[in-house]
Amino acid sequence: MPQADNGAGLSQSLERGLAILSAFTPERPALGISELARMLALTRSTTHRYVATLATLGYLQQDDSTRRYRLGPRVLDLGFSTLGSLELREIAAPHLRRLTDSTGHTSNLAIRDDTDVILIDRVRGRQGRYHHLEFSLHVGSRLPSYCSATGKALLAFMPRPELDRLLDRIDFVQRGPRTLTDRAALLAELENVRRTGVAVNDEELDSALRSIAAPVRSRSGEVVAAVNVAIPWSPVGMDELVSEYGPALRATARQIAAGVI
Amino acid sequence: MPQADNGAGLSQSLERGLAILSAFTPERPALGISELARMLALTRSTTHRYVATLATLGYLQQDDSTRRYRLGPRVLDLGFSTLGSLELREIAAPHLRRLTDSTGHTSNLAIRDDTDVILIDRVRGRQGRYHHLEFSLHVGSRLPSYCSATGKALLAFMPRPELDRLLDRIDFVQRGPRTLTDRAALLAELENVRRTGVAVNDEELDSALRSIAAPVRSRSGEVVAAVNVAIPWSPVGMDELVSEYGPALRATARQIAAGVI
DNA sequence: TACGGCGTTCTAATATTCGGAACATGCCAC
DNA sequence: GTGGCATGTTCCGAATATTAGAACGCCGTA
Repeated sequence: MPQADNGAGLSQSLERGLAILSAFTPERPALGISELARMLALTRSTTHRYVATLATLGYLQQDDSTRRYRLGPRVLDLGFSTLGSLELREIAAPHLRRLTDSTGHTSNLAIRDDTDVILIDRVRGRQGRYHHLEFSLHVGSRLPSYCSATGKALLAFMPRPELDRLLDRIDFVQRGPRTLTDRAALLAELENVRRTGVAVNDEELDSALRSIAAPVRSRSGEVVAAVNVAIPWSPVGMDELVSEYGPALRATARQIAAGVI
Repeated sequence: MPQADNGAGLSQSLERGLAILSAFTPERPALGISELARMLALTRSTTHRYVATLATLGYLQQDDSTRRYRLGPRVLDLGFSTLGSLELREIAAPHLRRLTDSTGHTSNLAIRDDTDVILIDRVRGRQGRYHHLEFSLHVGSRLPSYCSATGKALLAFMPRPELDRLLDRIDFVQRGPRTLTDRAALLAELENVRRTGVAVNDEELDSALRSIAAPVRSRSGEVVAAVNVAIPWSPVGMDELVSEYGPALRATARQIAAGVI
């Protein structure tokens, strides 16, 4: 059966094997061969061969009783060698901690991956309030950039043509009471970010969730990351919070940038 | 060129592709095609095809200036969906936090992967002392089980034949001033663990590093994880520390076990 | 200018992978 | 019980996806 060409000379087996690994999520932590085969439109025998390979390498584990498979510990190694490879993270760590110590609030370091941001470091503040979403965030979490402070800080300084192509791919979904749900509103907001050097998230991702972020620049001036502090809800206006936390954030971002080789 | 059979019907391409991903470490975060090809004894063209596949899928990123490759953000997703899939981690989280709050010390939840333990959750205590190794540990870290408290807690209750096979694979390296450097000493120590229900690490992994751990059992009675607290060095004797922290650890382990479905 | 190394592309040959068929097992309804 | 259905697993011939060599363009250095 001649198969459609994948495009350029890509490895079908590798692609399929990784698709199998990606099929496991916290919501579906255990999957059987037939289940996987249906999901990926493969035959059971082919699926079994990939799964057997992944299992012998330690990337999957078979449950003795149900005969289904789940992710194995080897997969963790992959993820954490990624984190360890990010020198930015090491440079930023002490500055993040200082930011949290001085403000009392949770701070994060985030990078952009296409239309998302990914938290690559996180220092939890005193767990005063208990915001469900905030609490569930952890290193490795993905958030849409259009409705997060770090995301806006990362988008604001992109070259315009690249930004336009990226915005085309964004699906503006209302996630909080004040989410910016169209491109024009986001663009206007990004203009504010460029003017003030600080990005805010005022209940755009979830209600009662606010945050302020600043971009981190590399030696060459490119924005490579963003730092933020999450601010528990209070009746204080956003402008006031920006005056209160903005300087510390900009300072932290500057200090991190100074350490980047 | 007929190639040696890998064993059973395993997927060569998948195996090689994953070997490429594994070749990236925090020490060697960026690798070129030729470099990878030499490491894995492959031709450059074959290596390139795998790398191109991994790059288009987002698992690798190419550095524009050096043309070398580094791990991409997609790899993080894999690792963290593993963590998210561990329901044990979610169950244990609040109990770990309580343990750290009440003792003031860093606590960990660990599972075993063959001869290693892997930290799957970690709550940092007040950073009073600054122990270099302790500080560098994080979720995802691997430690040898023979010289860690969690490791001994996890080994102690293994069925004897399985334990014997595992011990054969252990290389007893002196890592701290009191490392148990032979099998007999470790076996004797595991007997203590079974008797007291608590495992200790008294400068066996590194100097000035002590820790106490307790095993966590599943519904069926099997030991599936271990909790520990790291204890900053003090002139107090280990026995005294066990009396001080042992009950809280056993209680925490019991509470976690009670939550396991 | 010649050289060696690099990442990359192309291609013919074939080893590796594919998928249908068949087996053993466990589960459920009847 | 018993038949049916779904599962994980194994086998094997067919052929596709993969392989490795050669060649390209590029970049440094000698």
